[in-house]
Amino acid sequence: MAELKAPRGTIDRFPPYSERCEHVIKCFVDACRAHDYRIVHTPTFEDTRLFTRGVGESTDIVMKEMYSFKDKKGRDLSLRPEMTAGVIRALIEAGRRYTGQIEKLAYYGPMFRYDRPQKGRYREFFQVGIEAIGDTSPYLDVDVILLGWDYLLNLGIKPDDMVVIVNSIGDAEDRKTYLKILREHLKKVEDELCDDCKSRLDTNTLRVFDCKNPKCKELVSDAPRPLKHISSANREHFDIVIKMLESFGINYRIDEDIVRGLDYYTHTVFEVFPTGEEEASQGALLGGGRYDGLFATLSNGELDFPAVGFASGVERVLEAVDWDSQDKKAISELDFYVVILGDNAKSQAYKIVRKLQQWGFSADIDYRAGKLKSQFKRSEARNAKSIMIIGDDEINAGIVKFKPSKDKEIELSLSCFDMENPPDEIMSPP
RNA sequence: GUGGCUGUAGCUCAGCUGGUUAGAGCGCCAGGUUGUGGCCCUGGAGGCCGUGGGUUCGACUCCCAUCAGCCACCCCA
Repeated sequence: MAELKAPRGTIDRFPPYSERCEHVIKCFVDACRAHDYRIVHTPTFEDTRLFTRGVGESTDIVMKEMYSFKDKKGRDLSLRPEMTAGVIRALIEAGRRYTGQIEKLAYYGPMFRYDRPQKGRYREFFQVGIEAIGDTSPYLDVDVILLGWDYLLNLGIKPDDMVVIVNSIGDAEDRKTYLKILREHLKKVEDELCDDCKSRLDTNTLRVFDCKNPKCKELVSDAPRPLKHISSANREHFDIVIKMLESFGINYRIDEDIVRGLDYYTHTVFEVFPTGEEEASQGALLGGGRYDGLFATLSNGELDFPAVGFASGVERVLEAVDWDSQDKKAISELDFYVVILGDNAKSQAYKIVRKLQQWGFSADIDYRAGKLKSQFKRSEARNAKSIMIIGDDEINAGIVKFKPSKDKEIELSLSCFDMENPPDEIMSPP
């Protein structure tokens, strides 16, 4: 066993896994293109204060999951645990001013959280996500949800196999009044709550709704819910979101208990689950919501733009995809495997490989040569679509032998050594 | 961060209550077949039994530590 190992919670990605990851990202990018969201890149590490202020001091992410370090000049930096705060910071820093246009941005890349690893949960993981900035319209919330939906559809996940769980937690004002009501309610039963919930009461009150402790569940079950205490304007916003989801035939369910653990969320919050797996701990395919106050928080109130977005964990989504049906799109295929017989065929064979590559095909050649049988076996291992055979006989005759893999009976002789363009036979094999 | 399960060949796993040279299937390589792949037969390579310490005449097996993976929490993607 090697003494040098990948650090805990990190993974090496080899084919075909690596290609499946790329495919998930590609399906995401395709959906972004359809909705006109364009790619943004921001640094993988940022000033630590960006996250303590943006994500929230009392969140688990900031309290115990950040990879924080000092650089050689003593600057406090952290590997990004999520990307929303970074994107907003970048926009503020770029001095963007919005004159009514909407900024629609998409991203993908590695994120870092010092969490205890499990399946679908890594310390370095890939996330894809979007941010739609500059409009309070509920239709933009819907656009964000639909983009996420389309991305999952692109991966071959059936509409009936997914469900959007939605809720609204209102704006900052709603939240302040609601939290007061909720705390008052919980104070009455404080002694009976579990230790976690007792500490949550003051720091992250909303999270009591997520407690799995049966006693807490019971006590919390008749607590007031945020959705019932938001302003009528905000309720109307939420109703439009619901109405639109309904009109598009999206599978959805309102769940008044979902609240999101990052401080910046406001109004609409949502998660998408595989149907029937809404309780699974790492089961959410994506999660997001509105964060209308984040600009103000990160710009000391100088700028104040509304925004909405989602993020999705690539390794988790990967688990929900039916790869038997997707692999032919995901895994890169080799068009030609060139088999050679005898050392003196190598240089001539390589000329054919070059031609194939320049004609736009993928082609590999087995320089180890050796027995035909071994070379054929290697071509199978690589799943090559066709085989070219080049030996002394072929060179003398000025031809190559061409065999499509799927029918071993077929063998054509092609004289393509001097051809400028690919012969018809390989463009449309028999 | 808390609690629990696991760690033997590239992969999936056997290895009984401690006892000689640690096994199987699949895969890989070679030969049967020195120019034609999926089958078959034969042979071969490959393990400090996760790592370090301890108990013992003797440890893959028991104890401790450590590392890693997984599960349930916590939380999130």
